[in-house]
Amino acid sequence: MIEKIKQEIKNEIEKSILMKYESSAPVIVEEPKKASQGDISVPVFTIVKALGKPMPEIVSFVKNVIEESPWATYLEEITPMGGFINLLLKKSSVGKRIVEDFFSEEHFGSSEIGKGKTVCIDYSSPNIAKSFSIGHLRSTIIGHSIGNILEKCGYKIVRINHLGDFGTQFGKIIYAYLNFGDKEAVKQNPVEELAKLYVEFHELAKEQPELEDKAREIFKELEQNNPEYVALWAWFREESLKDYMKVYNLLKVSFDSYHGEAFYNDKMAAVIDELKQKNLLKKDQGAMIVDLGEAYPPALIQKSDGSTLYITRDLSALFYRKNTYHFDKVLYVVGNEQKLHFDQIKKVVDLMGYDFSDQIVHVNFGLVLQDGKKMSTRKGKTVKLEDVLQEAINLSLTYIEEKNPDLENKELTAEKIGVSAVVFNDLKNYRSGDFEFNLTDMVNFSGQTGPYLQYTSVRITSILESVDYHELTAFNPVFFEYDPAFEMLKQISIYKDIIEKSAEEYAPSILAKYLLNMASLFNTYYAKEKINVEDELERNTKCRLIYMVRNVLNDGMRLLGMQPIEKM
RNA sequence: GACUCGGUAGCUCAGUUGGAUAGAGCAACGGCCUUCUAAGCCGUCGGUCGGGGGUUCGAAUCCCUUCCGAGUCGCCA
Repeated sequence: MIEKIKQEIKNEIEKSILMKYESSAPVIVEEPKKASQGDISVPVFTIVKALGKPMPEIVSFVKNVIEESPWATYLEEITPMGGFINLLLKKSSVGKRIVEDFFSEEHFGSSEIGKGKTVCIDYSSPNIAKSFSIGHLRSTIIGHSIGNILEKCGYKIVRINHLGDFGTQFGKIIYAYLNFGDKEAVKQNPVEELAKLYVEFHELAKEQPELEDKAREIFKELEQNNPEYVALWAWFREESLKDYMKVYNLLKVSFDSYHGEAFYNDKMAAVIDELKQKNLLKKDQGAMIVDLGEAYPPALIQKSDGSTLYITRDLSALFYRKNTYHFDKVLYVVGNEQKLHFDQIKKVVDLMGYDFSDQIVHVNFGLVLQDGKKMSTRKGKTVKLEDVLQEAINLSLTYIEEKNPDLENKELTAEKIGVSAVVFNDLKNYRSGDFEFNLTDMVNFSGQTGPYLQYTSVRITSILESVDYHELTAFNPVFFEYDPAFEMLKQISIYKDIIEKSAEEYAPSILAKYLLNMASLFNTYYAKEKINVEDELERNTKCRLIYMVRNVLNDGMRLLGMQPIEKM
């Protein structure tokens, strides 16, 4: 409703300028920074400049246009201040419309910008035989949330876990296992043992560089279906997946496809052939490359021993997805450090003569640093995700024991709060920034955190239950005249716009920041206003308002991949 | 060395199609629980928007330059 009023006023002004001055001028309709400056503001500088007319003339002209427009019925005051024209909304009539809009929609905030379109999202994608790290947590929760948000916008989503289950790393692990692995230990504790072997391999390879060649040799044979290696590969993969499922169950994350890199083993020859046919492949230093010109280093498609590389498999996967799902967009939720890789893929797709490289989006995110540096699996320098989640859950349980020891289902509630805290801590900041790993921050429960949102929602639920609120009771918008109440209504009215913006920018942080603001508005309101009052009409109006707030909070949390609760 | 991304309060970050006095949270300090959950609320303190030029009515935002940090740069993924 608010956005609509802004847009319509903008249209009216643009139209009138065209009619009167027979020329167009850029019109800005925005929200002022200070609440004291009104609800909507129109800076006229741009118009003055474009038309070359004196400021007072334009100010009175624009003011007049707004006064005459049909939307003036929603305006309380129109106040020119310097080069700005500030508008104050009529709180009760605008508030009434916002409430009506909210209850007329089946799923408030849903958008149709993605109707009929399909988006593939490649995310999580842990590397088999390595423990699930914080880095993969980022991909998992960012990807999952973007999927939810796009789904709310009407897109059909294909969630793909592109498992890192192939490549030279398998040569290394198989070599390590066969030469110094302990079968029983691996059976007992598969992922941990395999990760240990991987680290040991790299330590040994420092002294004996020829091991790298051995590993490449083994991988080449694995690629050619050596039965012994394939059996080990399958075993490692299965055990690792079992381990990852624990994390996915905690996070409530699931996928439509678990096709990893190995799935494309028999599909790469076709891509290589096509590249050959199109004369893009050339031999260089024994390997096969695609020359990408001045701007980028060449793409290495095939190693000198004939085995394939990451980009080869990614190209196969790309074409497979295009042909299978007919996507309108394919998102890769992968770290910043792979930017070049995706730039190269797009370039190769262009050179092959396809026109969909602009549908490929690298949804990049920042590194999780330790002591200011990238964590390294090879050196065994990673933090295990499970430990972090468990820490958050434990802390959450401690809080419950302290604050609400009689709560039912304490463990389950603690789990939801703890996991949601970790999820929110990641999503509240724009994804591309690096951040230093800090357990204290991740399990912090006060201020701009997941538990703050949970707590706010629970408070509202508690009130609604205590007054036994029903949606359809009568309300009186006169109670929306109170500023903190109207601020919440304004926020509610832009929920859909926030969702759309988050979707367009693949940025859950926009939604996260919005939810924090909404929760803060409620808590301010709650501290000042008694909701469960004697007067029935007043009580029902207030309940209707906080009911909307609670539903937006819960829906937003759900989109972020958090788990809303009723009590805590 | 080249390219990419970043530098805003002590810390973590919002804010960039150029707009009014640059905003939150944490930390510190001071208040608020006989009344709907204090995981909360209110207040105080805290800023050369990395530095220097430029564009203009107006720059954290755009351009140039420079410093600092991280990442990437053919046989890993």
